[in-house]
Amino acid sequence: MGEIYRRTDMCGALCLKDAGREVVLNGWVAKRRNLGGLIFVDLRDKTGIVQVTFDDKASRELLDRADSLRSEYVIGIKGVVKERSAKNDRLGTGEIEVFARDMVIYSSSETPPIYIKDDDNVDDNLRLKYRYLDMRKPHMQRNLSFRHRICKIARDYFDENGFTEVETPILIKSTPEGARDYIVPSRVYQGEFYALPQSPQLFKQLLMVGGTDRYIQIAKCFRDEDLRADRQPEFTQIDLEMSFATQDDVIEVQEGFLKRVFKECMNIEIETPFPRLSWEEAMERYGSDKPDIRFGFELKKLNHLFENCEFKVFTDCLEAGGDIRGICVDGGSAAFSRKDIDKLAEMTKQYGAKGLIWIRVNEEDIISSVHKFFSQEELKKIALEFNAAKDDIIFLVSDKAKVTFDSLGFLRRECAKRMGLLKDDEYKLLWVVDFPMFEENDEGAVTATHHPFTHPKCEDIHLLDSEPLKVKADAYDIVLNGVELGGGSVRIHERELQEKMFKVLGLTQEECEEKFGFLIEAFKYGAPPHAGLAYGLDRLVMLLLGEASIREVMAFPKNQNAQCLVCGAPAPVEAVQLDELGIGLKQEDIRS
RNA sequence: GGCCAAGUAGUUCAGUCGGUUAGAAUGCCAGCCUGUCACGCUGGAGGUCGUCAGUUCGAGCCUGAUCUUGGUCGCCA
Repeated sequence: MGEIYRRTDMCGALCLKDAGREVVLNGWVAKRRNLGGLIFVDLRDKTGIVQVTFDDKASRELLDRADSLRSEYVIGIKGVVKERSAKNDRLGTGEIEVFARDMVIYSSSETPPIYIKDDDNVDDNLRLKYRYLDMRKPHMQRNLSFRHRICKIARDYFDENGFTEVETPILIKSTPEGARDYIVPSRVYQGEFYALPQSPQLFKQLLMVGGTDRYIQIAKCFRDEDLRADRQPEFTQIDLEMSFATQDDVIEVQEGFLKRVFKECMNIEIETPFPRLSWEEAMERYGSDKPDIRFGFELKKLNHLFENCEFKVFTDCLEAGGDIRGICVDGGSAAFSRKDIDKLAEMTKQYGAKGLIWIRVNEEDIISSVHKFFSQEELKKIALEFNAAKDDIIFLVSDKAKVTFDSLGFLRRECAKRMGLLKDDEYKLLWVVDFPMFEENDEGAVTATHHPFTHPKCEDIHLLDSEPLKVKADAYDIVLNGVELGGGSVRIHERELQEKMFKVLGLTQEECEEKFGFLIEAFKYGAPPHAGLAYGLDRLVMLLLGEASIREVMAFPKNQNAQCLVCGAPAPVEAVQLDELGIGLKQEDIRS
């Protein structure tokens, strides 16, 4: 083992004030420029890059070694900081350079398979395979340290507010509601399995019963579902629970937290309290339970205009109990060509919309894809409903309520995006509250919108038996620019109410006992009223950094097929290991 | 599982109507170069055009299948 230079400074931290100082730096060679007898090396560490200069005051031997440097060699430098004669204002340390007196080469490097530069555009899988190279990029280092800062603020802030960080178990029991569980076989009890937690939900509620009063955890969670740009199978929540707390209490504490995150991480003062929208209002106005309120284009229900119209598509839809809703995109007629509109119509199809009707408002007349069925008078009436002006375009969708919400909700955002209205330095936070307690799934069964531990609104409890779909819940989501940052609820702490909930959801006594018996049991012994919330940490970081993918804010994310390209997981295991677990595999199931 | 897009040099891409030896940039290697910072100049190496099959005198290009990847819908209590 050779000598390791004892570092005095970080590369990116050096500035004009340091001129004249002797410094010792360690880092990677980002770039070597040999001008013949004068060699520059850009030295990189996690804080940035500084130029190291080897000139004729260095020995021949040192110059030769400097000449032998290649990209990504790991070196140490002893040298003197000097003000530059030719400054580089594109480099943070561009006012100075370090004249090398001595150098140690710790490691050489083969030519890296990817460029280590922020503005490159390398295939995602190469980046993930060589993540340890990819993360040398300044923006990856920035993202990781930004993520760390948010975690630190969370720990500090919640600590100051009386929260205790508690770790909950990773090996738990499978409760196959909601997302698929990751399953871990037990060796000791063959044929039995642990599951990895989808969230610490039940355990944090037990912590409340256990008198922890206020709990926080930066918790790894696991869901075996398909991936998306903002969804990974293993992700991190900032998970919280408070005893003796109402919805307002939780919201107040969280607004304080987010205010601090924005102040300390973004240097932005955000106004509290955040606006609150009921779920119903969010859906009616924005077609989404996580609305982006940075722009308008609000939805309107137009059933009343079309009850006696000539257009069979509309009348049939209304008779079938569907709705006709629309949005008016200000300036959209001027912004979108016929081709653009066709594209938009095509895109709304994935949300179930069978067709997209457009109405262009011009100076004199109104042009529409359904002009055959409507007079100018009638079209003007529609335009009036939206207060539409020249150059605006109105889009209409008729279908089941859900389809109109989904497709128009998508459309308003897509139009805003195409018109450049989504400014990434604008942050609009809001709470969506009063979620419905239950939803009906395709088979007509009643399922919990949030989860079965959510407290129904007290005034709706009497509807649980008769009209469960009308019951609203004390559940709330925090939404930022159209992204759900987190969600939570007041929990049920009454054993009888919890049992009733399970019953409404169609769980038998045995199933309840089997799945959640331990929680019901705990509620027998004095459960405090409690409420909580969990943030998707990855999404929060991603949004604040303006990253398009959750992978940019995780050190070692999985690719879309849930593989870890760094280590090669998932992978087969030795037959011996399976034997120990009592697991046999069907040959045809094995991926070759 | 459905839909959309992509796959050509280490990397990012171009490749016209199916036609000579598949190009560029960057990176890499060698030489020259004392103020560069995307250093410059000269030269060089580097290709299973994802894979398989088909059409054709001839396929990077057309057809089919398949694999891989990204995005998305379903899914994500």
